[in-house]
Amino acid sequence: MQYWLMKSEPDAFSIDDLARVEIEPWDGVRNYQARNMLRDQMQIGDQVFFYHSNCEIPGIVGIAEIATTGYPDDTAQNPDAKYYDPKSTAENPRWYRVDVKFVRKLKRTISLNELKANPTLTEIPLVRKGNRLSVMPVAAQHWHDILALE
DNA sequence: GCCAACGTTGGC
DNA sequence: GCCAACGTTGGC
Repeated sequence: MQYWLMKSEPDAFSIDDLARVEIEPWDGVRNYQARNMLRDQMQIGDQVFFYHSNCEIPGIVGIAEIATTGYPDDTAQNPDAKYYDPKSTAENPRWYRVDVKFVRKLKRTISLNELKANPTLTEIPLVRKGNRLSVMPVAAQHWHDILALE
């Protein structure tokens, strides 16, 4: 079992949205590094920190879990979709997604500021300068360290 | 809204 | 294969 962190802009899709729909296909990822994790590494039952980005208080707001392994993101083949990619075809899909299932909200937001300030967490990709990946792995130890802050 | 830090694209 | 130009992310 592995741990992950996935970013979402709450204006577009928040933890409350996930709580309401229960399961959501995590589509629209158009970055190869993130794609490889979705396609090759995620397993059903993996635990996910749900992170709010681009908002007043960026931070971890909830927990989700991976509900499917990676499968083709066919929104890439829809010309009307926001993340349409004409180079992705049904025969040779370029982009993948997984389904993500709501587990629970955290009792409070563990803010990015707080994560940055924590000396045991200086290694996590999230707090490193300039890291814009929307999906990233979290080491088991860091998962527990972060949850202990809740 | 600004802008630093990236990733991608495409000319050469 | 290099690299400048461009687009995007996301904190602030």
